[in-house]
Amino acid sequence: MANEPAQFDAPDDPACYCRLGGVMELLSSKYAMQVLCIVNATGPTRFREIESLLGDASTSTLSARLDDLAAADLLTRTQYDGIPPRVEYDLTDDGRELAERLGPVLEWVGEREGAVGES
Amino acid sequence: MANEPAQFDAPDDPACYCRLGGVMELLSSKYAMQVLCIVNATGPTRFREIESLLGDASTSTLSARLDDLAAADLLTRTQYDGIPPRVEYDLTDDGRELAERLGPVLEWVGEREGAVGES
DNA sequence: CAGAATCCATTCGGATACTG
DNA sequence: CAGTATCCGAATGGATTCTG
Repeated sequence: MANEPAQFDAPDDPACYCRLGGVMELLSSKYAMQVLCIVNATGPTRFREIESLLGDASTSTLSARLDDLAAADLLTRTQYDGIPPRVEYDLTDDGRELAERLGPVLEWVGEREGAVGES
Repeated sequence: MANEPAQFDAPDDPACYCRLGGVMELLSSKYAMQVLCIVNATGPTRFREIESLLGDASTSTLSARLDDLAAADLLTRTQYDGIPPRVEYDLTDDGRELAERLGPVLEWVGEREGAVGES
């Protein structure tokens, strides 16, 4: 079983991995995939919480990313008026489906980094 | 069961989705994820084949991406001398593991685009 | 065929300062 | 707290040309 080919249901038409439209470019922008997975892990999440988890993202970049993800209907933005202001981001159904598929990718990346970069 | 939370084994520490090092930036560069999935679907693949599947990638960009992926030990590059020259790219074990996790993501993106953008 | 090299427009993302 | 607005340097990716 060590030499069995991949067991997942990959389509045999490789062309399905091309021509994927603007969503791939969105996912390729900085922190996009991380944001989706973070919100999936924490549920409704506030701006500062995401920012502090990412650690090194500037407010302008994170703000842009959240806008992009909301515009793509992957995130919702809910504003609770009051002092102090409070805004929560959550996943749409589409966003959750995507985040669930991204999870294994980021987790694998994290394990690989952790296993290699032990300096 | 429609209201059950995500069933995959997401770690409950959202911080694991941050600090992922350079691999995420590589995946965020243009065509990187597609290339991995294409090669996973087709097996050892030649430069022009990848190029023609992608359709709109310039040779310089694709070349850079293949270099990056090989440098990250996700792809191998095998050169068969002769006329005409022939080079094949294939996945390393790490590359295959990653590609298998990326497959569902790209497939979902493809279905979503196809289902929505029918104009 | 498979690229390397060069040049360049565009974009992206970070820093900073300011608003409600 | 949760951003927006502005500015700017770095990096990216495309077009083109040339090579083995």
